[in-house]
Amino acid sequence: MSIGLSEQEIIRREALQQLRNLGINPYPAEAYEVNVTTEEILKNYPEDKTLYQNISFAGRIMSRRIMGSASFAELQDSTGRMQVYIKRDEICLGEDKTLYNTVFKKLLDIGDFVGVKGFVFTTQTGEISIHVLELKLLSKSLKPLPIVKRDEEGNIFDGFTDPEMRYRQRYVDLTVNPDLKQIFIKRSKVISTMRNYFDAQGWMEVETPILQPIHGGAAARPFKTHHNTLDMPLFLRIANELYLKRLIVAGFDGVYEFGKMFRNEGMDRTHNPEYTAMEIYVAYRDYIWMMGMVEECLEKVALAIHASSKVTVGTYEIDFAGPYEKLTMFESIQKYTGIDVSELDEAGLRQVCLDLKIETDPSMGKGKLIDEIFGEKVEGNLIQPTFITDYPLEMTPLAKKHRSKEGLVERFELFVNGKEIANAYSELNDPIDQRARFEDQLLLANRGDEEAMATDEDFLRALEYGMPPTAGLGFGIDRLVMLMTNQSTIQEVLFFPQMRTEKKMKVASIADYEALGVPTEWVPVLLKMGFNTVEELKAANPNKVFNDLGGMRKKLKLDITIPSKEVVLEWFA
RNA sequence: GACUUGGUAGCUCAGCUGGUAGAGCAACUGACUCUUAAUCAGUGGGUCGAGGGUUCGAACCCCUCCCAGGUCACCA
Repeated sequence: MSIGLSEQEIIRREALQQLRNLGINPYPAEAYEVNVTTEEILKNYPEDKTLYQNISFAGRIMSRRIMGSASFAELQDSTGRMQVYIKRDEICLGEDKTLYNTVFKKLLDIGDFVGVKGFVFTTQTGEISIHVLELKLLSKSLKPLPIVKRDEEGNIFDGFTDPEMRYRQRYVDLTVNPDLKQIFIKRSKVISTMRNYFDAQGWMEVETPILQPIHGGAAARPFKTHHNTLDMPLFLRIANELYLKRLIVAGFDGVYEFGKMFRNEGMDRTHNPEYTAMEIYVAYRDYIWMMGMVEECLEKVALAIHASSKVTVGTYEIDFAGPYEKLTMFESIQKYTGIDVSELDEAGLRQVCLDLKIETDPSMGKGKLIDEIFGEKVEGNLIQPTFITDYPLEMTPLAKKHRSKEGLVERFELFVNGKEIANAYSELNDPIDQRARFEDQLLLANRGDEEAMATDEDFLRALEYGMPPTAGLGFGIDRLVMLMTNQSTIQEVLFFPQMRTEKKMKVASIADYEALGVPTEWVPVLLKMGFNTVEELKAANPNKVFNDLGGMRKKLKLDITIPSKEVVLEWFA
C-alpha cells in the first residue's frame, strides 16, 4: 500500500479536472432515465427483434475495446453485463469529435458510471449489444477496479480472490464478482419465504429490545455496554426468547422476529459476533407440532430457492421434504456409539467420556456431559435433516418437562449437514418450575459455568400471570442460507463479516504541514517523497529536500511553482 | 487463545544458495470502423505488511509486532 495516491489514481484525478474544464460535470445531480435492464434485453430481444429500438440504459464501464473511431465496452447494471457499441461519428454528430476522442477514449475509465441512449442490435459475432447514439457520464470513478477477465466458457483470469480484501471491500467484491449477488439474493428470498409463510398462518412479525438489562434466553457470553442517561449497564441480546414469550403472555397467538443476536465469543467460519436468528412462538401448540411446521417451512424455502426440495451441499444432496428422521438424544448416542447412556448418573457419564476420549471438566453437570458426547460422536453424522429430541433437563432451563419421560424436557434441535440450525421447545409455562430451573442455573454458575443463565424476575412475573401452552422455535438464518447457497463459511453469506479494523499508518495531515509554511499543493509531494510525519521531514537534510522537490516536480509533471530555498529552509526552523 | 500458511505494482502472482525488484492484466503514448481474455508497437509504475537485528550487502536469514486464511479450542 503506497501512502499517497498511486499513479493510476493521480491520472484519474487529472481526468476529473479535465472533464470539468470541458464543462462536463463528473457527478451530475439530475436523475438519468433508465427504461431497460440487461436481463430484460437478453431475455426478450432474441424473441422479438423489434423491441428496444429506443432505450435509455445505465451501468458501470467494466471493459473497453477501442479500435480507432469505433469501440466496444461492457456496461454492468444490477442484472448483468451488456455490451455497447460506440462509433465516433454517431455520438459526435458535428465537426467536434471531443466527446469521443477525448471524453470517451481518454477521460473515461473502467469503473465509471455512464448512461447511454440508443438501440439494441446483434453484432457480426452474434452478441446482443446496444448501439449507442448518446453517451453521458453519470459518475466518475477515482480508484481503479481490479480487472477480472472471463472467457467465453466463463473461465476466470486474474480473479479478485483475496478474502481479506473481498470482505473489507465488499462493494468491490460484488462489483467484479457479480455472481456473488446470487448468494445475497437467495438470502433475501429465504427470509421473505419464511416471512410469507408465517404471515399466511396469521402470525405477527414483532420487534423486541436488542439492548437488554439481563441477557436471558440462551447460554452465551454477551457484549456489555452502558447507557449514559440511565447510567446503567446494558447487554446486547444473546436471544429474544424471553421477550417473545412475554408477548404470548400478553395475548398474541403467534409472534415471530427476524433479528440480529450478539455473542461475545470466538469467530470462525461458522461464527460471526453478530448473526441473524428467527424466533417464533405459537400459543396452544407443542414441540411435536413444531416439527411438522419446520418440515413444511423448510420445504417451502428449498422450493423457493431451488425449485426442488433437494439441495446440493458440498458432496451431499440434502432433501428438505419432510418428514425428517427423528431420534431422541439417547437413541442418537446409542446409534453412533453403541452405548446406552439413558440410565447413567454423572459418574457413569464421566466414565463414558473417558472411554470415548472426550475431555471433561469438573464444572460439567449431567446435561453438559451428555451434550459433549453428542457433540463429539453424533452431530457430525447428521447430514440429512434430523430432529434430535428429548434433551436432559439440566441443559435446558426454559423447556417444559417431558410429558412422560422423567428427567427430560420437550425439546428438539434440527441438524442438517452435521450442524445445528434450529432449536425448539414446548415452552415452560409453569412459573414455579421456571423459578426452580433458574435456581439450578445459579448452582451451575457457582460451579464455574460461565454461560449459566441469569434469573429474569420480570419474566417470572409475566409467567405468574399465566402463559398458554406454547411451542417456540429458534432458527439460525445464516446457517440456513449457507445450506441453501452451498457455502462453507458464514462470511460468504454476510455482506459485511466482522473484521479487525484496518491499521492506518500514521500520516501527518495537510494542516500539520501547512502550519510549517508548506504550500498546500506541495504537501502531497512531501508525502510521496516518504515524509509521512513532520518529524521525519525535520530529520532530513534541507538542501536535499529542496533539490528533490525540483526532481519530484519534473517526475510527477506538476505545474506548480517550486518554493524558494529560503521558504524551504524555514520548514526546518 | 494455540498451531500453521501467507502479506512483493491498481489486481493476480513469480522472485534460486543473501548480490541493482519481474511477468500477465490494468494504466499511459501511438495504430486500428463489428470487437469480445480484441490485436500490434512503445512507455511509466514498488517504503517487497511494520519495526528492530545479523551482514560489505536483506523481499530472502533471525527477533518482535500487525493483518488475513486454514486447523483446533469455545460457541449457534
